[in-house]
Amino acid sequence: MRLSQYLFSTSKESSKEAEYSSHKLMLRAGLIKKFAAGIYSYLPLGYRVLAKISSVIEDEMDHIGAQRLLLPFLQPAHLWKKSGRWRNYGKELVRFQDRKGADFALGPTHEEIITQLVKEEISSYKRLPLTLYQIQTKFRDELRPRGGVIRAREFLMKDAYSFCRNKEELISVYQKMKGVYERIFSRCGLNYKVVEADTGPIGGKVSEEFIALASSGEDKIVVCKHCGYTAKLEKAEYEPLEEAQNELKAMKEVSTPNARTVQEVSQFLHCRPRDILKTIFYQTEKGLIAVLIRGDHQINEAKLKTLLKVKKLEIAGNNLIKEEIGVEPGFTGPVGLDKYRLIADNTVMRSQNLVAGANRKDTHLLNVNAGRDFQPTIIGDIGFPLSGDMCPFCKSRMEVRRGIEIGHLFQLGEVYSRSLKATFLNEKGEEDYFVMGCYGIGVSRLLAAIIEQNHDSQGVIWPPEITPFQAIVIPTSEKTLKVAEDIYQDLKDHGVETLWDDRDLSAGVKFNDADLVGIPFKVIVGDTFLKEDRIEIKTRREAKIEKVRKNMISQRMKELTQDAK
RNA sequence: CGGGAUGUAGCGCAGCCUGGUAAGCGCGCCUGCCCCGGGAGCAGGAGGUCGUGGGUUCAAAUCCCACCAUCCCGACCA
Repeated sequence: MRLSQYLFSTSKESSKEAEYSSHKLMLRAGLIKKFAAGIYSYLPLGYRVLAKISSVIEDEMDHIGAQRLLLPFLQPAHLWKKSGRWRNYGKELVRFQDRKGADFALGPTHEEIITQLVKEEISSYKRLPLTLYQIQTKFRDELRPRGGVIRAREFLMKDAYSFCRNKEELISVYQKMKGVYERIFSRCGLNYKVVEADTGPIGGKVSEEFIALASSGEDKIVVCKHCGYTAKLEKAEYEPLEEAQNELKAMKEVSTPNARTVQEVSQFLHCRPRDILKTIFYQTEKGLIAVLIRGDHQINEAKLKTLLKVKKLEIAGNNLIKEEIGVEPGFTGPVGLDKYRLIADNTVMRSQNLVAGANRKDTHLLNVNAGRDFQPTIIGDIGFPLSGDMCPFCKSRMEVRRGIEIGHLFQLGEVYSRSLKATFLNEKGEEDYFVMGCYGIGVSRLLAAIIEQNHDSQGVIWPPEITPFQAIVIPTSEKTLKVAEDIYQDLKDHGVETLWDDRDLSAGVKFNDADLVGIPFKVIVGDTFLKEDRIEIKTRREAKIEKVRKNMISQRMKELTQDAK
């Protein structure tokens, strides 16, 4: 492709809208263009990467016999009404009516459609297991799109669905799919972790996420470097760091005027946040409870709900607390609160001589100790881990990392086949519900994740399998333009995906653009050619230069691109 | 949906406080010359409903009100 004729523009500055380096680089390199919040066009260069990723996906999915198809983006509402999600999905599901007044939705996911399709097509166990997938635009009217294509409203997704005879077959397909995902993400040049995850509104029981490590990611995970344990923060088990055993000191009242928050109290008393005991009140259907956790940790309400076996769990309002306890939040503590259920986090039990509210205005207690000064009703893990907390399995210190969710696996079971009455006949001639799994990859989001992990101060560094072009031929002046064209033709003829920078610009501009866009090999036709009759090949990632004779270029480039893969 | 911020040329910004001088700068774009190994130089040029609507005023990019859009934090989220 001649660059002068390619829809291609780079800029030195990125829009002020971009916060993440991947977003900035995608805009600067001219991969995408925004039209509304979370709505993007993929320009030719960006689209080439999407196409490359798609073909890696297709290649790997093919290995396990998954079949590609294309389902409608516009979905009739009646299937959604049957599954119950017409009401339950929330405002992310865009609903509208056609000219006849029939309800439709823009597809945010395709369980209903595919289940209906398979229900109509498959009636015998002999045709199972069956795995189908598509790569298609999804629309979710997100509350807050962010990070460019990291969380867009319209985005490209690969979604696969498996239909099995029974649970065992589902588990076997699921495991194969997990292997496929691992190979896809590795080929895309990604550093990722597999973590246990919640199933959310999709439903089902078992679920794992693939998280690409990135400081700009929205998801937090804990990683144990020692034994490899990884989990989403909200699901993570952990043990608080063991404190040195201190002698229990006598409890003592101190005046703490206007010091309410953990930060204020720790500053006022010159202690660490972890020396403070937080008391948070929740209203439940079983009455008001007090939840106790160490000052440096946060309460995980999902864990708390499970531990208490309650449905309703709401932070108690200031007025209610004042009425019940007789003091405003900030000065509450567990001592003397025996008539309420006291739920203590493990962190509280592992610490001695904590600072807690005295249930009196502007007053705290020093040296409060669980077991001696108050008796917790229930003790358990109800917090989020912090970096430095211990792995539940090997007791090593764990780290909290951020990442971008790039893939998600679900064992759905019979959730959709039951609601849509999708059955097949088993060996005994009886009707069974399909046992389903579904498996997603955020294809457009992968672009951002890959760039997050593969860039430097100059720009993007594309991994070899998904680079939009493998090489760019750069003549450094008019004198070498013709030779450059010959080389470009030669490379093209030999199947090397090549750009030819025929623009009338200074060499520096061309080098910088090539680096910004991240082309793995620059083929430079300049002084070295004029003086030494050699062409330079310079690599993007390592900036290594080798000099090659003109007639050897295509052969050498073929070798280099093969090696890179 | 709560908190914070921003809307002036394709992009990045100044002007606004203190209304009138003035629609201005840099990048990019077009023409010509000159350059050509890491974002050159000179000369000329095109490009604007100052987010939208209303109000105040002799006069509004500038002051006031409402709305819209966008971004960030949070909540939310296959």
